[in-house]
Amino acid sequence: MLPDDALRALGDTLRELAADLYAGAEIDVSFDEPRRPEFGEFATNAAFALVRTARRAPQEVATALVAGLRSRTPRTVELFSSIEPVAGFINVRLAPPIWQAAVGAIVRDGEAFAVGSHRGERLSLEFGSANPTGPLVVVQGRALSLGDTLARTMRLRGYDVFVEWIINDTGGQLETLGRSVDARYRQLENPGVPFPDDGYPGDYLVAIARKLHDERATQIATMEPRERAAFMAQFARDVLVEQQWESAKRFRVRYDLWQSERELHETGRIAAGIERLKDLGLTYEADGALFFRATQFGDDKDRVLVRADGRPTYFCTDVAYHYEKLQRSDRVIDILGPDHHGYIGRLAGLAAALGYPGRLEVLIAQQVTLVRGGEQLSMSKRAGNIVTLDELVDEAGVDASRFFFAMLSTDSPLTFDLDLAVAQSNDNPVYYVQYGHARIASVLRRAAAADVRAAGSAELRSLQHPAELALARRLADLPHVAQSVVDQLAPHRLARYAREVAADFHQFYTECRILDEQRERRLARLALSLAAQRVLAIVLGLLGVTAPESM
RNA sequence: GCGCUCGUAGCUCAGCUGGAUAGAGCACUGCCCUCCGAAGGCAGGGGUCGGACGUUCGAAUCGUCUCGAGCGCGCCA
Repeated sequence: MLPDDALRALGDTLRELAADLYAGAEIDVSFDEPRRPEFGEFATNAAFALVRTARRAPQEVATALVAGLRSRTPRTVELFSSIEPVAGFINVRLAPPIWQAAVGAIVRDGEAFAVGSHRGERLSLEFGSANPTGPLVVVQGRALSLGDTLARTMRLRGYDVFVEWIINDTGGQLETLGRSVDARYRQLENPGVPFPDDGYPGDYLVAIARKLHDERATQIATMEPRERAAFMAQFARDVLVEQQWESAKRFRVRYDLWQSERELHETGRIAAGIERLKDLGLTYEADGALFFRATQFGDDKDRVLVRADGRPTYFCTDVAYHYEKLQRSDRVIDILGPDHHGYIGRLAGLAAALGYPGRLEVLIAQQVTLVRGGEQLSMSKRAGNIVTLDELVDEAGVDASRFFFAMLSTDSPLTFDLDLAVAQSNDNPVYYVQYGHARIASVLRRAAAADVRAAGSAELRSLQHPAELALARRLADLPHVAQSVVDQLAPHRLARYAREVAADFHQFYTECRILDEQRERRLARLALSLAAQRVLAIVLGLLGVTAPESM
C-alpha cells in the first residue's frame, strides 16, 4: 500500500462519515502538508466545511469524525501511526510501512514511479520564437529552459505535448535584414559604405556577408538591387535560423516543429484564420483595412488584420496560428518575453473570440540581468552589445544556465550571477544538487553489487529513523510535485524540489551510517539511497541538467 | 492616461489556486571529520507579508482603493 492509496482510503471514509453524521452533507476531502511538522505529515480541513450544516464547532466535528473512523474502519486507521483532531483540523501521520513501500516502489519502478497515466490530453507549447535576425539572447535562454522543462514534465505526466517555434520570417524586419547584410557586403570592398540607421548592428552579419562573398559572389554580381537585397535577406534568414536551431539543441531543448511564418501565408493558412473571424461576424472594414472587433473581448481598441494595401499584420498571423493550435489542442501555452505583457489579455480575448475561452494561456518569462563581479552587464540590442545564449553557455555551462533559469517563478525578474554559476562551492545550488547525486553514486560504488538492489519489504522495515522517513516522504512526493508543475505551469518547483531532496539526503547521510551496518539495515539504507539517486536523476533530467556519477 | 507583472527576513526568493505560531538559500555567529565524498550536517538571531478598507469562522493568498517598481500601449514584428 502506497501513501496515495492510504490517504484516498481515509478520505473516502471521511466523506461517508460526514454524510452519515450530518444528514447527507457532501464534502471534498483533500489532504495537504501542514507548514509545521508537529501538525502531522498531512492534514485535512474537512471539518471546517461541515460547521455550517453540523451547527457545531470545528473541533467538535473533527473529534466526531475521528471517533467515527476508529469504530467504522479500524483497518484503514491501522495504515496511520496517528490521526488526531487538533483545532478543527484532522492531522495524520502515515505508518512507517507505507513510506517503506514507497521506497521499494521507487527502486523497483524507477522513472515509472513518477509517470502519470496517459490521459489523451493534447497540449501545445510555444516558446523561444524569435525573429531570424540574430542569435538567441539570454532572455530567450530563460524561455527555452522554462519551456523545455515544462514540456518534459508534461510528457512524464502522460500528456501529449507538441512543442513549436515560430520563425517570424515575413514583414519589414526581413527587408531590414536584407539591407543590413547588403551594407556589410559592400563594406567588405569599401569600408566607407554607410550602415543603415535601423539596421541590425551585430558583428554576426559581417560573418554572413563574408560567407555570401565567398560562396555567391558571381551570382550576386548579376542581380538588380531589389533582387539582391531579397536574396541576401533569405540567405541570412536561413543561416540565422540554422544557428538558432543549433543553439537550442546545444541547450538540450527539443522542438517538434519550427514553423515558418511565411509558409503559413503561402499555404493559405493565414487566410483560413481570417475567414473564421469573418464567419463569426467579428470583422469589419474601415479606411480600406480589415479590423477585428477586439474591443468586444476586452481589448482597448480594435486591431487591424489586413492593411489598406492588402498586407496582413503580425497580429493577423497570431490569429491564424493560434486558431490552428486551438483546433488541435486542449490547452495552448505560449511563453513570451518580458516585452509582451500586453499580449496576455489580447490573446485571451482572441481565444474567446475563436470559441475556445480559457484554453490559451500566456506565461511571461521575465527579464534576465547578468551580473559579474558584482557589476551589472549592460545589454542593449541597439548598441549591439547583446550577450548571446551561446556566450552564456560558453561561460557558465548548460547545467548551471538551465538550472538558474528555472530556479525562479516565471513572474520574477532574474539576476543571473555568473560568478556564482561557475563557482564550485556550496553557494551554488546546481552543485549542491549534483553533489548529492554524485555522493550517492560514490556510496553505491563502494557497496557490494549484490547488496544494492537486494532489499525486500522485510529489510525495508528497518527504515525507522526520522531522517530516513523524512527522505522517504520527500521522494514519495515526486509525482505530486511533477503534476503541480503541469497544473500551475510552475517549472521552478522542480528546482526547489531538487534542492530539498538533496538536503534530505545529506541530512540522512550525516545521521545514518550505511555500509558498515549489519545486513538488514545496510540493505534498507542502500535501497533508500538508490531511490534518492533515482529521484534526483529524474528531476535533474526534467530540468535538462546532467546527473554526474562523480565530480 | 490605460493595461499587464510584481512588492514577503540585511540580500535573492518560496509560499502548492483562503487555514493552525509566515518558510528556504545566501550573509552573520558558534559547533561537528581516528568514521561510506566537509562541494556536507547541526544550532542561533532576524519579518506590522508596501499601506488602508472590505468579504470570511479564518486573508501573505480573494475584492476595492492607494503608494512604489518594471514592462507594454503602431495599418512594427
